Amino acid sequence: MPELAEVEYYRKQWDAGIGGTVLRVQTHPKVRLFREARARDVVAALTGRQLRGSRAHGKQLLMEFSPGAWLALHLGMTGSLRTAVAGHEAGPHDHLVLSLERVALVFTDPRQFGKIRLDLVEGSDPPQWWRDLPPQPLERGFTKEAVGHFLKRFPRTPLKTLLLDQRGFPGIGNWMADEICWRLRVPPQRPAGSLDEAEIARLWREVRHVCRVALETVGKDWSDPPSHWLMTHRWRDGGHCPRAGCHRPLRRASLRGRTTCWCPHCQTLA
DNA sequence: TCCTATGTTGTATG
DNA sequence: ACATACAACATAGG
Repeated sequence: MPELAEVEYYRKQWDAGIGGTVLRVQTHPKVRLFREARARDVVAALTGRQLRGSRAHGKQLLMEFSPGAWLALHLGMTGSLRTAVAGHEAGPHDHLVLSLERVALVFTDPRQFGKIRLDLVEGSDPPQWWRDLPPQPLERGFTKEAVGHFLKRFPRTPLKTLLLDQRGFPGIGNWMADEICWRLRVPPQRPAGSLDEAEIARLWREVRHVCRVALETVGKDWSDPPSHWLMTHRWRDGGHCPRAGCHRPLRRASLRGRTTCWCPHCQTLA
């Protein structure tokens, strides 16, 4: 499920454990989720450590434990974070459970497309790979120029597909990419290299707008984005374009392997 | 039974 | 080396 705003919502779920000490770590060591960090290393590294805080970057999460232990989580397609009562016993898809004094922090992921990574570093800075991540849409480094450059680097890739590329648009996922194309009135199939300067400027604005509003709704309290957004109409066949004065049927098709929804009437800028 | 699912990644091809 | 395209990963639900 998770894209930018859902990831941010899940991140905050574990805030309930900040300041607590990890008394017990439960894992499912054999599962795919531990393909990068061995479960026993995670257990050894986190037991007895204190949760200091967390940060998010796009779809990535980084939990800081003192001293110098950083637990990176990616939620994949079906991952989620929640809290449970202290003493919670791991269920079938609870692949990581950190039991603190007053609460248990649970990472659940049925499909296991998510990822767990552990970094033990000197000093108080996050690991280098985290500092090297590309600028997020709401950060200063995310400029019109950077967007234009990225589009020209992959000129034949459909715009919607390129919006899913985390190297250029960290945090954007399937529904946000469709939302952005819809707001731009550009068909999702349009080659990224065909956008002119004015369209790139509008794209930059819409990317940031969708991120900002998603964080203020879904990311804040899991509330729905505005009902006039495409997002709330795109899931099933038979949806209609929410744009005032349109309300024509939406179309759904697979684009580069991802379900894509658009309004053939509104999204005609070629 | 078959199809779909809000994500990445390895691999093949040009 | 780089851009492009797709299968694979594992599980649940309609």
